[in-house]
Amino acid sequence: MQHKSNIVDIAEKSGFSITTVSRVLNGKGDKYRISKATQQKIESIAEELNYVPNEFAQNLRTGKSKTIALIVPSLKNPFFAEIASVVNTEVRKYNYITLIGDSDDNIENEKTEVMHLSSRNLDGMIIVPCGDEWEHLVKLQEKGLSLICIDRYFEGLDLSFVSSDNYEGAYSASKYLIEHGHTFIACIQGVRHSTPNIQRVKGFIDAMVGSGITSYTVTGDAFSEQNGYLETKLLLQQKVRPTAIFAFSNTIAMGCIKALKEEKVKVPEEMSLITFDDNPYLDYIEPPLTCISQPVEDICKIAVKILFSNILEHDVSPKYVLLKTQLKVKASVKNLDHVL
Amino acid sequence: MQHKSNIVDIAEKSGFSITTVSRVLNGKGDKYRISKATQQKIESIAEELNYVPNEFAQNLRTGKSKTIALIVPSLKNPFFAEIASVVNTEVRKYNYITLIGDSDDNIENEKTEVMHLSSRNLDGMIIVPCGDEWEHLVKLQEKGLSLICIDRYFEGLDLSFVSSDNYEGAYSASKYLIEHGHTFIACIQGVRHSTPNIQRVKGFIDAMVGSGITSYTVTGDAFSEQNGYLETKLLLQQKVRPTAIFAFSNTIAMGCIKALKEEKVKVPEEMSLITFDDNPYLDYIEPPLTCISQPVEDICKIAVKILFSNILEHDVSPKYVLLKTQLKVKASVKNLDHVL
DNA sequence: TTTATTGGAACAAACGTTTACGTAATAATA
DNA sequence: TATTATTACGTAAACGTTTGTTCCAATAAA
Repeated sequence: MQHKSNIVDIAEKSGFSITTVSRVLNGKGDKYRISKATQQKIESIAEELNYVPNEFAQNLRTGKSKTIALIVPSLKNPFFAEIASVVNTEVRKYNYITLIGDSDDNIENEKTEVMHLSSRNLDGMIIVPCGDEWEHLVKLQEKGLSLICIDRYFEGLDLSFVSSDNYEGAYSASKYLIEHGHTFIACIQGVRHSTPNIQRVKGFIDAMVGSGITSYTVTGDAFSEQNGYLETKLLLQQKVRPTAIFAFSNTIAMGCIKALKEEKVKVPEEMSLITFDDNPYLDYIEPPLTCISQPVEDICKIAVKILFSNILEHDVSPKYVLLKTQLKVKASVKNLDHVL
Repeated sequence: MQHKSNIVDIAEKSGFSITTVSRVLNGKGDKYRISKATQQKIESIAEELNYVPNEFAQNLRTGKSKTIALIVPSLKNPFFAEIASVVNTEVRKYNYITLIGDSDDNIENEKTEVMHLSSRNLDGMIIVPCGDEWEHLVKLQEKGLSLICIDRYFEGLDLSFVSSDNYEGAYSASKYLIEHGHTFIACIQGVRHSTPNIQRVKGFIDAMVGSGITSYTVTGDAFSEQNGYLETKLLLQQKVRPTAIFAFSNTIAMGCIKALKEEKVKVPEEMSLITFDDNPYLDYIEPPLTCISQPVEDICKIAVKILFSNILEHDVSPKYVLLKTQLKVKASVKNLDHVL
């Protein structure tokens, strides 16, 4: 392993001081009136010696790590995997790096991850919180860390977030079911006290009530496949079955499908299904699932932008952004009006 | 933002020297015969001051970053997302952190990512290479970086790898098709000169030849959905269609399904399909796809283990590990023998 | 001639650790 | 008693940067 060159080597070889070398290599040559000749000489020597700055020394000196953290509930969930992917590439554009943490949708893990990652002198953090607690996040922010929530968030705090307009998304999905003649609809929700979930429930109920529909149910308590599975199983036990299920996440929808298959209930003939979240695999399911698609890419891009305006320009005023969702009609909802 | 405490603060408050504080906090108290009383005092003060070590100073001093990088072709692919997830948690157990890079299955991106990440003084790297080139990886290793390939790898190099036994996997999948009466089988391959692909082709052909089957084809050139789609489209154009398709990855299989749906070819009635890679969504596709499941979790765990035996114990002898795959029979292969 | 100004560059401290090498006091041994 | 070992801890350099301050020479202005 050959000697890794540093600015001292370059200083010696060029005959200039460490200071001058550092300034040139940081692009501050002109600012400090270093002559063009000197700049070129130093740059060519740096090139020649294959100089790579030691980020630790830089970070130690400047206190900036050029690192942000992203914490998601589960990398295995394609929805969050996409978030990770987009955030990663967006952050790279600023020449920063992303540390990814996985909370497994568990608040204790989330806290541990937050602690562990923030020991790395983060410049910022993007988090999809479990949805249960926010004190540890507020504390982090009070310590001076730039922080923003995506997808899941909290209301009434000075904590920026970017998410989908969950109310509107749920409302339009519900409306769609109603317009297709469904009058007994069950929705299977996720983490109950999480803001997106609350909004979705509100959207759902408002659509029901607004259309004068009284027979609806809201069950479930986790954005998990298991929750979708269990609740669907239970729904199918009822004497009077709903004609449609509204799953509040793709994972929940997977659980629904599993249960429906087991019980040999055909979609959409015997049960309609609509879900929040889009993902490529949804097209390959039979039938392709009609869904509320979230603008994941935009959410991430905007979040990164806000984060960096906070980090770089110290714009700390909290931003609350909700983006429109999109109803993607595929083939899992039956039109009951045409039946008879 | 309150002052972040450091060991100097602790030293002052406790009355002991920086050295002693450092030693205690590094768990070297006993080694350096620091009295229990002192240790406890220092530890409690550290606790009280909410001390978090500055990793940059540590890293600068020790030259170790406690950081490894993972480069995958695409985080959006659930197969690699799972790898990322497992590697991440395994690495965390060593108190190291994982930097994740995405090459988008493009060798130029891969090289850029490798360069960019290695400027962070990595202690090690785990990579799923694009499969095209290996010079840049060998160079990295020669510079002293601990490096290991997973999933895709190169033969004949001093470069450790952990992967599935692709030959055996492809062989057993092919055998399975043959045993179910298929005599005209098409396989859609991935990146041609990548070792796993070569092994899979070999396994496929050996199974064909070994069973005296002469009508088979091998087409395709990428582990992508598009490749699967296009090649399937082409296959369906042929006067004599194969009775089964063997897709060399889950992405390819998705493309196959898309094309088969478009052409209204029923699986498995009119076309059997078997694929490499398992993933949860495969169960929800209609019909559930029979597949060759790779032991992703084990691959990652072993890779991390080898990597750390390299980093921590300087065991640099290259390790070549191939793990057995598993045929998961679901419902996408028709038994032709029972037809008549 | 004296005083400013400016271009070009260097000095030296600081960031928060780790660690090779002490040292002083006491205990054990010869 | 003199020597050595052991216990318990400290000194100070080093890691590779960045940066506020200073310096010097040359030129311009007064």
